[in-house]
Amino acid sequence: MTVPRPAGPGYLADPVLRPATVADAVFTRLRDAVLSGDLAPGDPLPGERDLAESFGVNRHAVREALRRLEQVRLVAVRQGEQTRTLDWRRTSGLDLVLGLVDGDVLDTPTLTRDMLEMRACLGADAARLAADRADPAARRAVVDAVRAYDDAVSDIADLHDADIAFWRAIVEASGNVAYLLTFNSLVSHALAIAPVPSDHRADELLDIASHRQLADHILEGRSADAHRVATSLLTRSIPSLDHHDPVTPSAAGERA
Amino acid sequence: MTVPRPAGPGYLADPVLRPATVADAVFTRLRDAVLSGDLAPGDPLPGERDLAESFGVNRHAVREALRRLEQVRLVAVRQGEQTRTLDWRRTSGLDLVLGLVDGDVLDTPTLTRDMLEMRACLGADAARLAADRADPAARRAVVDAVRAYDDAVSDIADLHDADIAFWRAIVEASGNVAYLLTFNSLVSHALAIAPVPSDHRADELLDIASHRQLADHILEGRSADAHRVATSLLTRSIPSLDHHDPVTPSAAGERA
DNA sequence: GAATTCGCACTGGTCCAACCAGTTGACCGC
DNA sequence: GCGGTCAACTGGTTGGACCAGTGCGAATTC
Repeated sequence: MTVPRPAGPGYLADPVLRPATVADAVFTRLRDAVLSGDLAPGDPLPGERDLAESFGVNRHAVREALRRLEQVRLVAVRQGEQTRTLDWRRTSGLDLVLGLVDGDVLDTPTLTRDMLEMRACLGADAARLAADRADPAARRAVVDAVRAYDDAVSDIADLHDADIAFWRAIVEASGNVAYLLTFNSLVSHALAIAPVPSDHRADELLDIASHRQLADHILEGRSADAHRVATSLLTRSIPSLDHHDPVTPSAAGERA
Repeated sequence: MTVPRPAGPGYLADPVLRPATVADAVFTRLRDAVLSGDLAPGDPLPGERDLAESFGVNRHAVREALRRLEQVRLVAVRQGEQTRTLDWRRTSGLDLVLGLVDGDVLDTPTLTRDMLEMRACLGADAARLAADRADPAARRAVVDAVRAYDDAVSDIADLHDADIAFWRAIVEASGNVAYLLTFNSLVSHALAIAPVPSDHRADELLDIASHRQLADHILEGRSADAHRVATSLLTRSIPSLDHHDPVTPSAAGERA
């Protein structure tokens, strides 16, 4: 009995997709078990030896998977004790969603909307900070990026890349490392959903005038204007979701 | 020759700190080598066998460390090829900073300021969203949390915990999973710096009136007011840093 | 001589089989 | 009943063997 090999983790940017390994398969299976609730927070996992046997793989493969689960804070491992499941809503970080297809195991049809909202919030603040305190070289990098934007209008894919480069320049100029790292996670996840840019997204990408305006505001230090234009650009793509209530019918009331 | 065992990863919330393992030590060493620039982006790492020998540990321990490095996107591993160093500024996520003491290897004395800025940005937006669209139960949870706040004023540690619980309720109410996950990372990192709350932080924590106001705005759906009060609360703790320029003398200009 | 092909020498991936080191709880003696 | 002891878990570590891709150089072919 061998564990089926799912598609490898898609979060590696440059290289060709790495073929899935045995440890990847175990990781995916266990991660989904935690995220789907099959393993409730606090529940102990089977021992490494048991998992290895039931998956039909070597114990080391299981251990490597558990290491990764521990790294994203889905489980807690301590020698002598049983490995326990953690509550990802209270412990995990944003990187958890990488390698997840939207609407897959995580019961969040809103996940894409959530990340777009976050992008808008951080992007606007980064633009403000960049206008406020970026050093001259960083400001020039933003202007250069918006210039490169022009050469990409012909192809939608190029435009997408240029857009990412543009915002990266802004986030870099903001001097906020936390924003930069979170931006990376957002971009990595975006790769999974990039092939389906909506009309709203096209509206944003094709508004070259606003992009140039924004770069100019940053260059000249007009932080309030930069914030305003950035917000205007970044909020267009956010789907409304029609006030779609959470999936859980009435579970929310039980946490009084 | 045995690798020295550093303090274990401090990002596990509840349990007692796990004693550092051999793989932890290797992970820390390699991570620091990447973050400090000893291993430049694109550089190949020594082979697993070489690393195992030079660290005086078994190859399996090295592999577990490499798995974790791959998980935080500091290296790229592919069978047959050499393991290569990635550019963390372009690939890593926010979880990278967990387990890092501020000013340690990451040349970012601004890291704490950055995370406080992010907290302010996300917290304010979460408050706005919560006032806009939270379901009744979630609004009540916010009010309950601010009530529990009263009982904690006597002890500064309790107050700190109550504050976290209060903001968690708001982030939960916002219905944005991305905010929730990022909040977790911020809180986890805060654990490392919690023992040194500044005067500004105390100003924020002791302003019970504003907290109660904020909860009321959310309860009544006044999103603009909620955003304003939240911003006011969350921006007090942000150190100014006296426009401290980046450490790199003039390297920023070279990326034109 | 240049292009192709083959094959060895790497790289990481997987497995087996032990044994070490903490934790727990049942058992036995006081 | 209380306390110590030991056995039976748990994960942690090791060694060694072999599988499976990659790349580069040498041998072959045109």
